[in-house]
Amino acid sequence: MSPRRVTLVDVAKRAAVSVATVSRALSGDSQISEATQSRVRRIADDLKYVPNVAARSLVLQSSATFGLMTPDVTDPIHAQVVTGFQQQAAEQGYSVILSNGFWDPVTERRALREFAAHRVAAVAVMGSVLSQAEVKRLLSPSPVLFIGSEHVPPGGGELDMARGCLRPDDRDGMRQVVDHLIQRGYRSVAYVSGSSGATQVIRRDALVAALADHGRAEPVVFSADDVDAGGLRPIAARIRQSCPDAVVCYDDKTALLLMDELRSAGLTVPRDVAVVGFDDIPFARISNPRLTTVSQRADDLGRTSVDLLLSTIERGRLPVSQLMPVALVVRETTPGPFRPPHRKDRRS
Amino acid sequence: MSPRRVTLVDVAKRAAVSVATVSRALSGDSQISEATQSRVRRIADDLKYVPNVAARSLVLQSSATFGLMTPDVTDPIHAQVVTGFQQQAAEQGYSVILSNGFWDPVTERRALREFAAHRVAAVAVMGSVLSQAEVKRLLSPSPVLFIGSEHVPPGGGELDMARGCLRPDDRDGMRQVVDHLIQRGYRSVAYVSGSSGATQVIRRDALVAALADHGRAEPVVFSADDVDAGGLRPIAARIRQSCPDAVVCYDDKTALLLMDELRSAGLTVPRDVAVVGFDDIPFARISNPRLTTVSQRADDLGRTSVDLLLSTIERGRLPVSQLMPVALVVRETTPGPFRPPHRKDRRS
DNA sequence: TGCATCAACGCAAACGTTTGCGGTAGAGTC
DNA sequence: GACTCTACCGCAAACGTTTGCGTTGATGCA
Repeated sequence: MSPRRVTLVDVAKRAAVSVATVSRALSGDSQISEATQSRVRRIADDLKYVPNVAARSLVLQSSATFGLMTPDVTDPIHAQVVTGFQQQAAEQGYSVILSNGFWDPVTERRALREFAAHRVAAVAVMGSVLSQAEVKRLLSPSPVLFIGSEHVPPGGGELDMARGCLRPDDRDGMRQVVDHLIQRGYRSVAYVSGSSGATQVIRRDALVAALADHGRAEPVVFSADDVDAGGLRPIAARIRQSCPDAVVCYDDKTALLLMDELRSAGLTVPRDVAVVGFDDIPFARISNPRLTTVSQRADDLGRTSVDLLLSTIERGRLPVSQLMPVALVVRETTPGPFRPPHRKDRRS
Repeated sequence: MSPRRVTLVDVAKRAAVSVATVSRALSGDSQISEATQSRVRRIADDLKYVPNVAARSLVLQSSATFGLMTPDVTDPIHAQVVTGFQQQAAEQGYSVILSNGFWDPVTERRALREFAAHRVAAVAVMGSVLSQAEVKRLLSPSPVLFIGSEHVPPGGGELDMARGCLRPDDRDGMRQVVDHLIQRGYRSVAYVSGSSGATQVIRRDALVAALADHGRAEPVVFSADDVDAGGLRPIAARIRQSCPDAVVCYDDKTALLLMDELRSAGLTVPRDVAVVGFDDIPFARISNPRLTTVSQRADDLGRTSVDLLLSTIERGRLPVSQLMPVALVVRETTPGPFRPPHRKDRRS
């Protein structure tokens, strides 16, 4: 069926040189004369020679491949990171094997073992239910970089800095959010998140801290069981009762979903309540009303991850941790508290 | 630095058998006794042996890996297909190498060559500026499956059925849209799309045909230069002038983006104009107003692609083409034309 | 005892690269 | 003409698997 693919031997025969020479010529080795180099290259092109990475990585003991595990590419913020990561990797001559972990330990372990089997040069993990230790153990000796705040040990604060973690500056983001909210005159704020994951806790703590810095009270905290499956509905109802001025969500997806539920509950944003997100996914820009949120340049995050991994590989050091800058984007969901002419009726 | 990874030889030594036996034992070969099989397996586990896929694919002449090229995973519909694809592939023991083509010929060719270098078992392409012929040539002899309508030759209609293409039933989708629109009493309809790509043309033709079936006139067609970069703004303005009852967009992203521009232009959906999308991305469900659209089960599309590829590999046949069923989801953007009590004023 | 049979396992080749080291031919030097 | 030197290039080992075929020892049967 398949007419056998063309190998170095074929090129060597055709060029009347040895395979060693062909290999060196194609890699631009200076101990091969310019003349033979170009001749070999031409012949390789003619024959449509494509190197076999399996053979190469067998002798090199590592492949020009990154493993990338994300909880779910369907999440827009993850998709952006993945895109940036893949793009930068490609530019540096690396392939990327993608796996979705789905927050399932079995799936995740399988994915990581898969990476190990491929002898990937390095791997990036964007969220996992496994412990950092287990992840590293499964992947050892490949370097691992944790992308995003999902891996910061609870309460650990900034202590993860030595562990190889690249994440947005949640603390600064929340500070900007609170500054903005206060400057616009909002008083009571609530916090809405899902029920699992470290990011939600980190951002909550950051919000609490930022509020405290301004001498404000702690926010009311709502956490939904399953955000994607209507878990925000009861929360919308409770928001309707407790009437906070503003609710900041742990990410844009939650914010957008919540806005939908608020609408169903008869509240209109931002008249009845302000909403703030985090991430600045593409749809935050065109939601109705358009969402005020914290932009974290997710594609840059992906690209920077590759750079970090690359320098780790080349210089043989452990991956260093790093915080990505973040910026508030003010849009329509936080115009300042609504002051109606005569009455303040929230029950539409 | 790295203490050399454990190989079959290590396991063999420890188990006091040959590498051949270890290999066979781990693969469950029946010519190895049950006793040694379990013993070898235990030792392999103890030693944390991880097979080297490079060595394996070198002798097997193909790796348990799929190549998946998408124009841009950032697009929600693509992300869904990718997720389904990766998930199903993993369940069948395959890895997937992901590449973004970005509609750039150079990037795309590099991605495909990368797949070829990896000796992938098969590849799926979700959109490309390259010709089908070139794609297949670059990948030969690996089977290629084209996912989505992006590869149907212009005007080719259903003639691509022999070429290995899995795509949603655009024609039926548009038929359902038109049925619904007419049943709700809409009369004049417009069509909005971007400026490049085959899907836009296919769906336009499908819309035209469906309208013709009902004896309706051709829709007014608007196509934007760069949908993502404000290209829809002038189109929103022209819609404001020409006042169609309903505008159907070639996909949800365009629809959502257009709704945003319509809002900026002072039109309110669906009072001033109805909007219909295509794809049913997650955000269509929670847009404000919620978008009427055609659902195409994108994750199933990805999963089915893997199944198709797998049967192609195993049975050695060419990939067959297939049409995925599609279903209209009626939401809030098409309630029927607005009949105001006394006047019909569209200029807010 | 002699022979065939059979289960269980080992030998070694092959897959396509990379690379250290050795070889060769031509030019230059005395 | 013998020598060294340099520029180019070839030999062959090694990377970790898989698998066809050969080998071994035990068992069955006459």
